[in-house]
Amino acid sequence: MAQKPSIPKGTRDFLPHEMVNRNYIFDTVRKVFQKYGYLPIETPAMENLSTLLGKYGDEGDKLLFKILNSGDYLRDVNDDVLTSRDSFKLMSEISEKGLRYDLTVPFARFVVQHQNEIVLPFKRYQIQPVWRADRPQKGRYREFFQCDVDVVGSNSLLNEVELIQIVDEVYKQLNIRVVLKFNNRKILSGIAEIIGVPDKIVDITVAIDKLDKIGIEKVNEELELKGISKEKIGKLQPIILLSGSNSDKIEQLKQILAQSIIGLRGIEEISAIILALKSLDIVIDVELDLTLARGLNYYTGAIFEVKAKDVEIGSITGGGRYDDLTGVFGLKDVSGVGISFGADRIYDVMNQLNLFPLQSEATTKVLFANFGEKEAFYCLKIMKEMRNCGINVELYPDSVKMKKQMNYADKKGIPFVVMIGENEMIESKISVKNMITGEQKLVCFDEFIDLVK
RNA sequence: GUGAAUGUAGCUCAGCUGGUUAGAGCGCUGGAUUGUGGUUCCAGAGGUCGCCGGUUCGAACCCGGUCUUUCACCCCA
Repeated sequence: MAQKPSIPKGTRDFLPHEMVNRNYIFDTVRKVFQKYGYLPIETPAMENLSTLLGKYGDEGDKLLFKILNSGDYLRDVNDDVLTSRDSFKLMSEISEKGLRYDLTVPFARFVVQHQNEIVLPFKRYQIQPVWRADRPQKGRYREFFQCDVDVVGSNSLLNEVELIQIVDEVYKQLNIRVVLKFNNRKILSGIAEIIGVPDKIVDITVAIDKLDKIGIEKVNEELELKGISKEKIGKLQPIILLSGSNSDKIEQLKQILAQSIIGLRGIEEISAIILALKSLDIVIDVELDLTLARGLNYYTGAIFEVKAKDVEIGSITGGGRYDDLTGVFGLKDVSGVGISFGADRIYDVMNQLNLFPLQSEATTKVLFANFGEKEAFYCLKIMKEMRNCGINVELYPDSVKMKKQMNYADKKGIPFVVMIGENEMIESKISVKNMITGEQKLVCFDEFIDLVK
């Protein structure tokens, strides 16, 4: 046997039945996005590396897929660089493009580039694949689809509220039980300010995040390991152990952060959001979680993350507010807030929980059996009329045994098979077999249309 | 990037302490049924046991390397 073909690590093919379900997810989020007034855009799969590099931290730079320059790309590289064995240096010489890592950074670039063609506040949605050179594992792929909704050019917290409504509606429609965890970067900054370690906020949140897994003592050990003094760890304890309802937590935080202006601003923001949500009948759980520290590279205000309650798979949606989204591309003071639905993880969740509605893969309603050239031409005329009536029909392309043609219809889930042989042609009738009941009838064209419609 | 596990027919897997010709179920092809699928019965095709090397009289099985897939950590959707 020939060498088996394969596809790159972390990528996947999708069979028709999988695509039916994937499209169900895409269609659902798209419809919800549109309901709230978002418009679609697309950006290229590849961006200039200068657009991508430095936006996701050192870790992110490593996970970028780089594209080799075309042609004889080594010709003009100077020998020092070639022999230096410095991948980073060489990379900038031989690669100037990369595959996009997310949809947010390309979107920021897009906004700057097309600022005169769009109206602010600009609400857009974007459903496209992104690529990360991560090591694949459960729920993690190297090529996956994100469904982003963002609004740029508005500071209003109503946008955050709207995004939460969207999350609520999407998961309500998909029938997935989720919890939306949120936090605010300003509160995290406030905490760091109070403790007196403004540069350690990432370490602190990462450590606190492990509370459930490893317990308070290990968390404190880890904090100490990160170079935070015992005294400061002591100050952190009430924050780590914060519990109760969202409003309980907010009350306690107000006390703790009383001396931090930025911290209090964060509290005001989340209080305003929670207040607005109260009157909106949000179904999903919304929970303030101080250990949420995702994407600290650019988030400045709200941070969101959604987890499925019934499947262990990491977050299926995430996002937040970035006050200076477009700043790196030269457009100052444009704030953005957005979230991203991870379609592939949502698929995995729904698949595991059997949440996909029964949808027929078959787009064909009627298969016309092929009895030979003469009969086939006769069928084509009938089929044309049916297609004009909006009925999906197909003719078996080869004049082979009935068994084979029936089998094809069965496997494809086609509900009706039409057989028109010599007798039917003479009588101007049609033999229709219902593949579900097994019942077969000899009828005239009008009856047939009624039967099949 | 770090640490583990895995790889046998198209698919899911069995294969004893190393022993001749590597098996099953499902699927596939053909037939029972030349105008009838999904059920049943009969027959058949299909494998350089991931790849390379080593140990051995002898390797699917033991050893080394390599690749693949999966899982955990880091990070993330």
